[in-house]
Amino acid sequence: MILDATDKRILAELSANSRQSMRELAKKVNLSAPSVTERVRKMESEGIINGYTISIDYGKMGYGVDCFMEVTLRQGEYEKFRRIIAVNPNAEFCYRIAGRACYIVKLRVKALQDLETFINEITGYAETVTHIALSKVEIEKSLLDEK
Amino acid sequence: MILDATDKRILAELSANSRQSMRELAKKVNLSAPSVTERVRKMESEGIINGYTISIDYGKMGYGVDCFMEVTLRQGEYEKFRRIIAVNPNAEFCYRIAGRACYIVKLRVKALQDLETFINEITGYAETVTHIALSKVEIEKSLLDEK
DNA sequence: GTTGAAAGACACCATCC
DNA sequence: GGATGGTGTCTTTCAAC
Repeated sequence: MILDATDKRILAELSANSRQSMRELAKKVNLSAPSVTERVRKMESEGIINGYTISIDYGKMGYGVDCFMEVTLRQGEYEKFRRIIAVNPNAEFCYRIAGRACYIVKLRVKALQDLETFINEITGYAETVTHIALSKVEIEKSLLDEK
Repeated sequence: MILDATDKRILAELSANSRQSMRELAKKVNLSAPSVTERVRKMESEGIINGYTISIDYGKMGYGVDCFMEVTLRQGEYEKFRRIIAVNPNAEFCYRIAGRACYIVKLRVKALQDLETFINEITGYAETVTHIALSKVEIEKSLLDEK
């Protein structure tokens, strides 16, 4: 599916506030409500809009430490690692990567002790390189701003 | 603010569908609508609910390559790098980190050529280590499932 | 893609437990 | 802390264009 500028504006508006009504949204993109609704439904069925969700500030919930961990599996125990990471609630995401390591994981923990627990859990068959996040750099431009 | 099990269920439900009405939500967590609304407003004003947004599948929009890049600045030109990354629409996030590198950036590009363009742009004052994402490992458990 | 109308659902408030 | 009921508004949806 090829998106035009209006579709992208719709996505940008819904990214900023997914709870607004189709009417409000229609006003913002200078279209009628039924027309906007049709475009949104189309993007939903195409899977471009993957879902309506919220942004949660985990820091305010006490998870004060974010970190990135590169994980390299020693004896190729990929399945073992996948099973463990899939049920780790501290994991925000995990990707299989090409590059220096096997996986890159983002973790959110309350204290460094939780990080230690996790590293100890996998250290028998995995090597880890951990980067603690110090601050976030805000990105101003989005792919939805493009042409 | 300390969240109880009901608050966490509300967050989990809104994460799954942020467009549902307070009434629907109330049914799911076995509370009345005004009561749920009050809890939601509280979490909004506390900043725990940071916003209502959508999940976009950028792969379906043609951005087929995700990658993680570690960036190490040679002469400490942090500001220069920050300015460039802040206006790069391909950047999904960027964190200042403690560890081997200065920053870790996630990029979404249509083709490796776009990656090359970016690397060339900063190569004068930065060293980069790039990890191409091959696949995503789904995480089943969430911090909102906790106690 | 637009307009207009109708039915239904919604949030909100006051009140009460 | 939470539930109930009434009110007026806003919403989506549909038909006609």
